[in-house]
Amino acid sequence: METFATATVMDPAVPGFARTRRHAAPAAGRSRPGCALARKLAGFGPLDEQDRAALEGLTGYVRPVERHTVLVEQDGVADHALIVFAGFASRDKHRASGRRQIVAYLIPGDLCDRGVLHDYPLDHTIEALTHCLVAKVPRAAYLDLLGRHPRIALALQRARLAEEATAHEWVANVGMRSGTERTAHLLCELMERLGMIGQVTDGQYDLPLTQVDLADTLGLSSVHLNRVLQALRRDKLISLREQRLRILAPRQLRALAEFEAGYL
Amino acid sequence: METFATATVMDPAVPGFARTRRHAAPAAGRSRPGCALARKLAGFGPLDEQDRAALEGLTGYVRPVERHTVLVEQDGVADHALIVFAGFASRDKHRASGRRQIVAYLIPGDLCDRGVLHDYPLDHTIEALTHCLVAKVPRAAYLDLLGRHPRIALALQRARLAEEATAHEWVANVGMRSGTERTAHLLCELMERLGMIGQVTDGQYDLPLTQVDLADTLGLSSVHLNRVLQALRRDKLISLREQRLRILAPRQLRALAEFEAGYL
DNA sequence: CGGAGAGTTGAATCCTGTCAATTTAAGTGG
DNA sequence: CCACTTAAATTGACAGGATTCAACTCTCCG
Repeated sequence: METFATATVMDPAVPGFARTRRHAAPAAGRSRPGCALARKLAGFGPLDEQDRAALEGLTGYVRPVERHTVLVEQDGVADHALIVFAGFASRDKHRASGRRQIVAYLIPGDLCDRGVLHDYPLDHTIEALTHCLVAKVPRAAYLDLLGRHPRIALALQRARLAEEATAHEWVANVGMRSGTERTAHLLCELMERLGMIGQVTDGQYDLPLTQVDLADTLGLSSVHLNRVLQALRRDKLISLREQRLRILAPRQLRALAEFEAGYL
Repeated sequence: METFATATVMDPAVPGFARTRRHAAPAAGRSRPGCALARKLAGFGPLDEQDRAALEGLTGYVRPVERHTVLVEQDGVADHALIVFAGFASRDKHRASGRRQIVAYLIPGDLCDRGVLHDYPLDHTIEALTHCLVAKVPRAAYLDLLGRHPRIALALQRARLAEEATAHEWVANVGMRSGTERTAHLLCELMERLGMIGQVTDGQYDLPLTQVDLADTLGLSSVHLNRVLQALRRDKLISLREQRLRILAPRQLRALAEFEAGYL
């Protein structure tokens, strides 16, 4: 959980990346743009300098997108791989009633290459939950990358396993935990995942999601989620203001959620 | 949805495969043991005769297991691939309180090759929900199969995509559907999946699960699930007795669940 | 100053869980 | 063949978590 003190993702110097929300979140604990993917993959398997250089080369495809942008349409077959470099995106399912369920988060370093590897249409939408920096890598370039860098390909395979495990964990989370436990579990998971890309410092991290987003993730109403968060604050387990989450009692929070990081 | 009228899986002639539950379920609509996997894979990509023969060869590894048998231990790294030939198995997560959540079903033709392909420990248990016929294929033999039969490997890849999509669908199911809708959705999904392996006839299929199993799948209490089933019966959407489910009003059931088969 | 979005609060409702008891059907052993 | 046991399904009553509807605050922004 080392911290990098270089130029941050949210740095106003990065063109086209003005803050969406009102509050000025502190810039602590973030790493430079191209870093998240490399850091994450390094956690799944060793990378050499050439691998890292290749990943760095992907930054050429990066572009900023606004919040609520639909990155991949449902039923569409994308001809490019989508890599998130900064911000939060999500895989959503929608009902006729308008109700929404977020079934996965894409945080920096996460990607979707379904359309490229297999040409299967997606059964959900991928949407930017915050202002994001995303790379759309053309099929040819992406396949070339995998072909030339087997270590990267291997690490990506393992990352995919972690994604599957996460999906299963989410089923269990909404299926057998109470609202409070569920919320605690998600916060623990995010700490773990963000930690892997160096975006956690002192048990704190930026959580740029609205309560509606969180509620749609956890299968709760936003009203109820709000009360759950208040309870967690009241019990001194977390503090959350201005998009910044601080885990005050990691041990107890994990115990409450029965969180086991093994699946990540 | 063609039907095969050959020797059935439940056939008493198959050694070690006595019925677990009390009721003698009708034998209609089932196919012969080795067939499910081939049928399923054929749905994901073309197979030739040699491929089918190779799959048929796996039946040598098949053995019967009793209900409640733990097929793969949590945290264990299996040195074999697990293929279900008959019966229902499940991936379960357990809490300290004893509460259980089923995060996936393994029906005939489904398999788990995690331990073989990557040697990652499992974050859940695989358990036989009914008496089953399963094959434990040694790593070497399994890898050899994949190596010699690229069509099979490809079809398995696509089957894996469907599994991922199913996991996401389950998150959405427990997250944003009511108990009744959830249950309807699961029944629709099972009809679809069992249909792909020829185990649905006239909108009927065997559902050898207890209400506790179903409840643990859907994140409901068994008491409530029981009432949900009664409501579905009362509304003439389904009939369910003696392990046999009949979908009386497919259209309405699908509408109720907002079921879209696309993800499978 | 007004509007929009996010967060917060209150009250009433109801879906769902828990506890407990009962019924039903199967399997067992005398 | 019949008590006895056990697992599964069913029912009733009650409590409680979660949703819904609404109003209200707060901040940022045009």
